[in-house]
Amino acid sequence: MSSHPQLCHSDCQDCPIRHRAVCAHCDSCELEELEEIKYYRSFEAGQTVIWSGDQMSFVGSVVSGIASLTQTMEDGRTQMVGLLLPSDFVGRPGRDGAPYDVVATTDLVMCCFRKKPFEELMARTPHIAHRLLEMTLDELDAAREWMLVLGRKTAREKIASLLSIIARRDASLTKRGMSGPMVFDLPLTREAMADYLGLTLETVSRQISALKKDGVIHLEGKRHVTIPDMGRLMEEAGDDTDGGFLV
Amino acid sequence: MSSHPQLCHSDCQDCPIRHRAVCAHCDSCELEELEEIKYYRSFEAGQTVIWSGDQMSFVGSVVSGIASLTQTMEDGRTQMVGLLLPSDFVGRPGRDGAPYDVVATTDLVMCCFRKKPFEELMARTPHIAHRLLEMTLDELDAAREWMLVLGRKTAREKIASLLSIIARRDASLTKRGMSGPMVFDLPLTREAMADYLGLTLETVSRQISALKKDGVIHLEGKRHVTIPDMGRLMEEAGDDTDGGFLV
DNA sequence: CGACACATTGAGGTAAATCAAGTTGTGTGG
DNA sequence: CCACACAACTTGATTTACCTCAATGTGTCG
Repeated sequence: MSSHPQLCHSDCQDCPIRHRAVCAHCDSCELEELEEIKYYRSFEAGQTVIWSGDQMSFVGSVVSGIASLTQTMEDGRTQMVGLLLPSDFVGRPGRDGAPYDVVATTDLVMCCFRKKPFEELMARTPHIAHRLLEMTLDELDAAREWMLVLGRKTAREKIASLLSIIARRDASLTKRGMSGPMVFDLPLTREAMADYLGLTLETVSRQISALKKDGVIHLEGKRHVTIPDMGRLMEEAGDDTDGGFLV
Repeated sequence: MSSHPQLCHSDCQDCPIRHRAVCAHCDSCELEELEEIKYYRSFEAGQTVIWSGDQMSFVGSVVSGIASLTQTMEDGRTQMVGLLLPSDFVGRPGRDGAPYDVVATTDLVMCCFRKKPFEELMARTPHIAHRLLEMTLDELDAAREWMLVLGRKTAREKIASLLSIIARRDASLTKRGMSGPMVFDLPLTREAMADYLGLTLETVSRQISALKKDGVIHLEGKRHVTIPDMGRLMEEAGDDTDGGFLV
C-alpha cells in the first residue's frame, strides 16, 4: 500500500513476459521500436482498467497480477468472460469501443502502448501481427472450452475445472511441474469465482467445502489450496484425465 | 438429394461471400492466387466435416449452409461452441489438431484450401492475415457474448437470444432490414438449439411454445418463424434494446 | 399405410438459487 | 488491548427453474 509496484522494467530483454507476450516473436530490432512507445501503468486491486463501451486509447500486456473481463446485464447479473494472466493481451487493434469491462482483480501492472502507434507498428511488423493472431486463437479456444463448462457442467465440476485451470496456469508460470501435489493461492474471491462459473457465491462455497471434505483439495485459510492428486481433480472436472496437456 | 449442390463458383469475383470472407480485403491479383489453390467441397446435413483431435489438412470458408462446432464430454454431454454461417472461416492456420468437431447442420458448401499452401500464401499476403485476425476477434466477441447467455440467462432469455441472433444474421445476409416483422426459417432442430443453449430439448420446446403463446413470436409449422416486434424479442433476451447495433 | 425423425406436453424429481443467520478474519479507533 | 465495523466466507432451510422420464402428436418418405 505504501508504494506502487515499481514501474522500472525498462529493458524488454529482461521482461518476465518477454517470450509469451505479443512481442514474443520480435527480434531485438523490433523490440527497440516497441520499447520506444511503451509505458507502464499500475492498477490497484478492484480498479477498473477499461469501462465497457468506452473508447480504448491504448492496448497492452499484463505484466503481473490478474485482470478480468466481465459483462453485466442491466439488472446486475454479471458474467466473467475472460481471465487475463501475465503475458495476456488487452485490447483490439482496429476496434474502437471496448466490448466489456476490464477490472484489476489483484494489483496489476500493464505494459501499454498507445493504440495508434501500436497499430502502425503492427502494420509493418508481421511478427507482431502473427503473434497476436496466435494469441487470439488461443483465447478463442479458451473461451470455447469455457462454454462447455458453463453450459454443461455441474457446480462441482465447474469448481474443479476452475481449480484445475488455475493450478495449471500457475504451474506453467512458476515452472514447477505437474507431478506431485500442487500448491497455490486462489487469486479470486468466492464471488469472482461465482461470476466466472455462472453460479452463486453460496454454491461456490458449498462445493469448495464438499471437495475439501472429500479430500480432493486441502485448504489452509480460505485461499491457500493444496491439490494432492491432480488426476483426481481432473476427473472431478469431467475432463479427459489422459490426453492431459501441460499448456 | 438427387444432385449435389453445384460446385461451380469458379470465379471469386462473383462469389456470394466475396466481401465478408477471409478474402475480403484481397485485390484481384491476390484473388487470382487464391483461385489457384481453392477447391469446393459439399457436405450433406449431418455429416461431420472434421473430427475433434484429427489432423486438419485444409482450411476454408463456409459458402452456403450452416456448420456447427461442438464439444463432447466422455459421458455424452455436448455443447455447441460455435455456429458457422456463410463467410465464416474454418480452421486455424499454424495449428495441427482440430480442437472440436465440425458438423454440417444443413447441407453445406465450403471453399477449401489445403492448409500448407494457404499458410504460405498468408505469410506473404498481409491482407489475408489481417482479415483473419479481424474475423477471429469477431468470433472471440461472439463466444464471449455467448458465455453471458450460457452462464447467466434463464431458459426463456436463452431462446430469445438465439432467435434474435439468427434473425439478425439472417437479415444481414439477405439484406432485408431490421424494421418491420422479421421472417426466417430456423436452421436448427430443437436438439441442436438445446446443445447451443445448454438446455434440454424439452425445455427448448416448452419455452418456444411459451414465447409463441405470449405473442413474442409466430410459428408456421415447426421451423418457420415470424417476429412481429424485434424490440420486444430483444427485451425478452435481456439485451439492451437501445444500443442495438445491426451487426 | 407404417416407419421414422422431430416435436410437444405432462408429472415428478433435483440441483442450484434464494433467503437468512452465523462465523472468521482483519483493520480501525477508542 | 479490546470493542467494533466490515468484508469475505460458511452453513442451513426453503423455493424454484430446469431436468428426467414418459406418453402423445405431427409431418415426411419409402
